[in-house]
Amino acid sequence: MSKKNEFIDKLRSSGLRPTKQRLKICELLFDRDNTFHFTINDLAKNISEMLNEKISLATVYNTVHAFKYKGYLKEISINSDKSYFDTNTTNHHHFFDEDTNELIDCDEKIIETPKIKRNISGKKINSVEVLVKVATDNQNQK
Amino acid sequence: MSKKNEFIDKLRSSGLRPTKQRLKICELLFDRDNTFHFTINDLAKNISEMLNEKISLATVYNTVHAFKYKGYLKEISINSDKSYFDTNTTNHHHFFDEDTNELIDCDEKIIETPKIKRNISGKKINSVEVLVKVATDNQNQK
DNA sequence: TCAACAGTTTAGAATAATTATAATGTATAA
DNA sequence: TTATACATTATAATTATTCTAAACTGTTGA
Repeated sequence: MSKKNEFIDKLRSSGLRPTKQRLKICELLFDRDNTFHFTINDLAKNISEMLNEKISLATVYNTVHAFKYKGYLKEISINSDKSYFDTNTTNHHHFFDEDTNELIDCDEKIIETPKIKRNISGKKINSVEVLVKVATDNQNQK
Repeated sequence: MSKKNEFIDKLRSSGLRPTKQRLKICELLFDRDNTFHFTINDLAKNISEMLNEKISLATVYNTVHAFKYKGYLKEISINSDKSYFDTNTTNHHHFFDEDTNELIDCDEKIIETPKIKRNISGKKINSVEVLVKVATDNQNQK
């Protein structure tokens, strides 16, 4: 299947029509060798540069949230001032570098997924995520 | 030492003068049998009710952040729309109930702190936190 | 082909959390 | 007690996000 058809499928299965703007979003998010992290603002800026015309923030928010809902993207909360999204939707964990605000993926080879010995009764576990905050040695924690 | 003197100490060691407003914040946060979670807004509302007069949000923000910086409070990010703070500053983890938006403490007896097999070079680990998101069985993940 | 409709995009307004500002008030050290 | 440095407050500013309403576009069916 061509890349473009993949994108159209992703959009359709997320309940969205394939439009020029949305296909551009797909291209930026999914036409890559490696997964990556982004904020809505980053993404909107990149798209605007690629298209050489502005894309509305609302469109980016709507599309990203539809993908998140469908499971094509994960949202990660590190601090309250903004949301990060991750194109890596497999079970994995993160380092967060407090010096640079950089978010670094790491899989279970580096951080084992912890065992949950007892769960809240009547509830299903949706995700188990480990966040390791690091900073240079001579600094205090943010 | 009296409770009040404890509070004064906490404030002074955080670089803050003990004032009426700040002592009230201390009373609400630290004069309890059990730890708890709160948002800035909750806290400001509670203080206003207790004092029977309004406290400025700026004061609450400043004081809470000073306590956080000093390590008397922990900040927890679950979702991007607001910050939760935790008066439990020991190493522990959380369940987050996506049905009710409730945050539930749990210690290492329930969730083991995972081992970090390899760290980012030149960096110090400031914290290792596990967040388990749960919801009722018949619902999808938020 | 083309009209009609449902769904899209967009700019800009609205909202909400947080931070900054500047005037007034208060704890503290001398 | 008084001068000074720090606090509090109301309000404005900022930033992320969501909402709205008008203009636009792809698709369907006559």
